Amino acid sequence: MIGRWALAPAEGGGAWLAPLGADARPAGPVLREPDLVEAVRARLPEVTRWVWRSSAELLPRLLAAGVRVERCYDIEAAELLLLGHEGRLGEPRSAAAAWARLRHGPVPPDPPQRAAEPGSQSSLFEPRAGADVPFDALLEVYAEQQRRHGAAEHPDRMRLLTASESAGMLVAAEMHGAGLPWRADVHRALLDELLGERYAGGGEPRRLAELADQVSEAFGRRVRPDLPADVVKAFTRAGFQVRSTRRWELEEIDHPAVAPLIEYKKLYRIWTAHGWSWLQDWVRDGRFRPEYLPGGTVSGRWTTNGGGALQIPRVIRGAVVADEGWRLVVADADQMEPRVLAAISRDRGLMEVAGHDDDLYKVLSDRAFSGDRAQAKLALLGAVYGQTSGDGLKNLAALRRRFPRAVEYVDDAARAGEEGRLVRTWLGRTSPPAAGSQDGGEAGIPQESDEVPSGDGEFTPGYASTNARARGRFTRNFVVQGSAADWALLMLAALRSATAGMRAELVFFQHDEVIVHCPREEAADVAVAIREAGELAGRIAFGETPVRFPFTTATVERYSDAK
DNA sequence: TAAATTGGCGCC
DNA sequence: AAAGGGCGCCAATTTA
Repeated sequence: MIGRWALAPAEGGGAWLAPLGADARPAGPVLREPDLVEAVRARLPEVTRWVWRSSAELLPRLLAAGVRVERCYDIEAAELLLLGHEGRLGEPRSAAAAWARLRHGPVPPDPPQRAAEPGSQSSLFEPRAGADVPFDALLEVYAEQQRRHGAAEHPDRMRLLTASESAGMLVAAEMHGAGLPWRADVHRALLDELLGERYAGGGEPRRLAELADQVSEAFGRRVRPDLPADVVKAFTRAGFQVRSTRRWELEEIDHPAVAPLIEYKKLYRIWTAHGWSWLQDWVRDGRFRPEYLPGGTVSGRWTTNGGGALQIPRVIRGAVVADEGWRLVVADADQMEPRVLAAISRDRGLMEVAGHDDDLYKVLSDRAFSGDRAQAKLALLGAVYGQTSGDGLKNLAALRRRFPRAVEYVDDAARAGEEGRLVRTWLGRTSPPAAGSQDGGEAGIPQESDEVPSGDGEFTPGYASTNARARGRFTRNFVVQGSAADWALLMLAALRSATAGMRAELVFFQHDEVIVHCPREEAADVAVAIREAGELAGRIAFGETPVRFPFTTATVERYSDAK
């Protein structure tokens, strides 16, 4: 059975195609057909995976024509992951570059990424000059990539990683196409309520102007609350030494300007980041369509380009409203990161704690923190984030006693980072080389020695430098955050398959949370599909494990009603 | 004048 | 409660 075909666009809307054999090489003649979309459509039943240079290049045409492929393999996404695994992150990842490396020719740099334009198709959906290669070269690059999977530390996991990253590309493009249902009228009503009406001429809205006046009044002189330097100066004059105007620092001060200042900052943020101009720029025809970038962060978390889609403030979420007769199924993975830590470290105690659907922090605190859930959560997150002070650190000892392998797992990752070594997620996504290391950073920039005291007052002989410790915190977090992203990607892929036969659409994804927009009658099935996708992702990623991956789901009409 | 950096805060 | 990981975005400020 040949279920795998390579595909590339040809001139005039046509396509190059070739069936691929088990050796990843053409199993038949290369075909040239006049219409790419029809070439794909005609083969939908038989082709289970399309191998192509770039999903961003092909998916818009296919989606616009209503063609939904089952699976794909994105050569340039895979190239980035393979380069990273090989410790060569930073080398160009285009197919043209990969081909040049194969031929030992001059390697072209990657074309620059453009920022997304509001309301338009995503910038990814424009052809990227200089990244393309002839079809036969593309086939060579693909075959070589398959060989490189075999050379990975865990070949099967690496195959899973590139496959799921490719699935993520499909989900991302489809979510962009579907869009998050967004009621501009509700958004405007929220803004009016929070910020007051706008003044003609584009100045700050009434509520902000009032708060700015209150701040000035409290200081007895004109102070602009949006200028940190101005605010610091004003507090200094008033006899309060502040190093910054960060909220937690201001909250320590007993001064009448503090309350209106904090309120101003909060509302100012809403106004500038998700106010009227955001609405104008990003919402069209009742949909918010951000451009999602799978693998946008080194750890594998997604980013978005334009619209700040992963930072939608809670107070604005009331504007996300399902269509008439439809619902939003909002699903949150419960305590995703500690569960993933249990699965990857195989710590017996933590696996046992994570082997229930119940609130993990509650179970943890009952076992090891005498019922104090907050303490338990703090200790665990502190271990994962590399906390250096505070209660989390204090409780680290208790955590280490109960869950030695879990703590060792992140400690090992931290040590690797401090020593300049690379770490990997469970599926093999690899941390970037430390800045300035051998060939990973900018050539010629001397690296601070890890053994040199850095004058931060905490240096102890034998300890790593400030930079090395920062690097250790990064790699410590990387293995957990990144492995959680591995799981989330598999979950998304499974959910996409499960909802393929429904009218339901995936419309939002944010690290450990997914929103599906569906007819009311489908909501219950969608909720089940999400839970099953979570468990399936756990089994596929981590094999046999007692760790459970439950979701909290809510079927709502408004996003803000979900929690 | 434009690009890069900084401070601050939103989300996970 | 304290301020430790990952991002994007905005406005202001600094640098080229």
